[in-house]
Amino acid sequence: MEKSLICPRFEKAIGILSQRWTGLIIYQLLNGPQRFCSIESSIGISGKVLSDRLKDLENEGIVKRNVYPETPVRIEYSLTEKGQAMEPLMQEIEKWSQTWLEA
Amino acid sequence: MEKSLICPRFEKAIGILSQRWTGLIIYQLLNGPQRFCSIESSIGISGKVLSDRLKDLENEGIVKRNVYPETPVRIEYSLTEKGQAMEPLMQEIEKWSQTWLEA
DNA sequence: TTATTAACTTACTTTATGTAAGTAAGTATA
DNA sequence: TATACTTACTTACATAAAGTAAGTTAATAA
Repeated sequence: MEKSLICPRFEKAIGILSQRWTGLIIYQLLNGPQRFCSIESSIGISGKVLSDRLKDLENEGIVKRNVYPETPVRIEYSLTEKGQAMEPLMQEIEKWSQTWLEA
Repeated sequence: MEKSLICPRFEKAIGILSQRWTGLIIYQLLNGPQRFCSIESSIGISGKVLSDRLKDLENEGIVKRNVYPETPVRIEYSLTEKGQAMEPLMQEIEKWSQTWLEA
């Protein structure tokens, strides 16, 4: 039968969002730059997977890793412009969830 | 450290969307009701996982299963109102992907 | 020299997904 | 009557992804 009439860019975007945790990580970073352990505890992800996801998101150009050589070293993750541009999308998810899901 | 200041409804919505394939299934059904094998071939999902996802989405009230007792029996899956309500959200994903991803 | 701290890694277990073959129900055909 | 046909699933088994907990690294402070 016919295969993928779906726009490959849309498919890619969905692929990013449908990976476990990426949505929550991006949502969390919309509040501003955050450190590894802060993201870890706020969304309940394991360190191993967070490490993987941050690398993926950095490769996608969605997240940026900033190193501050203090003592101890401080590393902050923040959204790039590309990542910030997901805000309206997140707002739509929020809107849908407010309307259609129960508390 | 502090845990989940995130709205549970938002978290649930993200949970649905971040399950592999659900986004594409919903997106596909925005084109109108479709049969099992049609969804299967259009997005390239395995029958087993499609079967699981459709059950989940039915339980969530996002997808409806309609049986037409013809020969052979025809079964169509369509979006409920709750499912249709995801259209703006999908449009935002599309918009983001058009702006920020390369072809 | 030892301790401290955050940011990871690694080894291992559990869960999710993929593959391919098989089953069920309801006809139609030989 | 028996066999085949079609779609919509299931099942058994293999591979990949995610979770857990302990360990490593790097920079400096005590």
